[in-house]
Amino acid sequence: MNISDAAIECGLPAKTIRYYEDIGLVSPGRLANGYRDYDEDDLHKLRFLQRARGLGFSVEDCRVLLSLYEDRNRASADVKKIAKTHLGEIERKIAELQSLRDTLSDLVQSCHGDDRPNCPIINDLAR
Amino acid sequence: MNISDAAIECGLPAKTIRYYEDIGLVSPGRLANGYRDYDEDDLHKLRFLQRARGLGFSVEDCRVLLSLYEDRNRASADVKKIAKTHLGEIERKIAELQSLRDTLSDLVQSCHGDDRPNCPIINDLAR
DNA sequence: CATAGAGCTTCCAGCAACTGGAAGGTCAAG
DNA sequence: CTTGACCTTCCAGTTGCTGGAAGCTCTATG
Repeated sequence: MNISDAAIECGLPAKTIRYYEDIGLVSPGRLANGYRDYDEDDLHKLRFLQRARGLGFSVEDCRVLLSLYEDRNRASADVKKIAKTHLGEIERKIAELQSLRDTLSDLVQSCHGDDRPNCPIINDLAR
Repeated sequence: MNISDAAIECGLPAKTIRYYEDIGLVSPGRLANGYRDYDEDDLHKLRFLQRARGLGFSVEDCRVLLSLYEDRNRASADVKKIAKTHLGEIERKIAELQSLRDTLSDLVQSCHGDDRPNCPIINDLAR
């Protein structure tokens, strides 16, 4: 299967698939003409990556997860650890954004938003 | 005032302050020896940037906000619009992360995390 | 006055994770 | 045989810094 069909199959842009090959994540075979040729195994990995990236795992996390995916002797603890760490990061990020949102929301509420220059948002930034 | 004192004053690393000059945000005067020389006006702008960045505004937003800050004839509506847009982005991001968190949290909960290979997290990614 | 060390300068490279585009080879259809 | 849609590689750009090298300047000390 060529790259554009693989792209449709796994839901990743062809550019991204080539990039994943560049960084050693999924290396398909090649046809005589030099074209990439994806088999089912490659497609599984690409779909796996698409989902893991969709869950916000970093590419480096994905690399490890992919190797665990392929490791029939993996310990589920290893997978869980990565996921828990990632979950913690997401939770921290949420808290940070919520705090930003609260501040910003107050500021936006307090600004008249008319054609006069007085602006609590600017005042706050300049405080 | 030299750059390292300015850095202490505004809470930004010297590297960042130089970067902001590179991209045309705050350009201090120069002493005869070529050293940057920050006056109160520069410091105000740097503090403004530090706060605006801290609220998550992009550097390009900051550029506009800074020009509004300096514009005595600004319309507060212009400021409010930028802030509202940013607020919307933050809210979208929060929603996205919350959805990720929920999914990931379920997966983590369901994984035994022992030394056996069976792992609902991997199963989900490979589904 | 010489020198050591801190601080300043510029410039270049790299991070994450792609994305866009140029230049050129290949293939299927008409 | 040509057209157009593929494919290939490679290079540059994105965001917002950050680290480091090479080299100049200033200050304090012996």
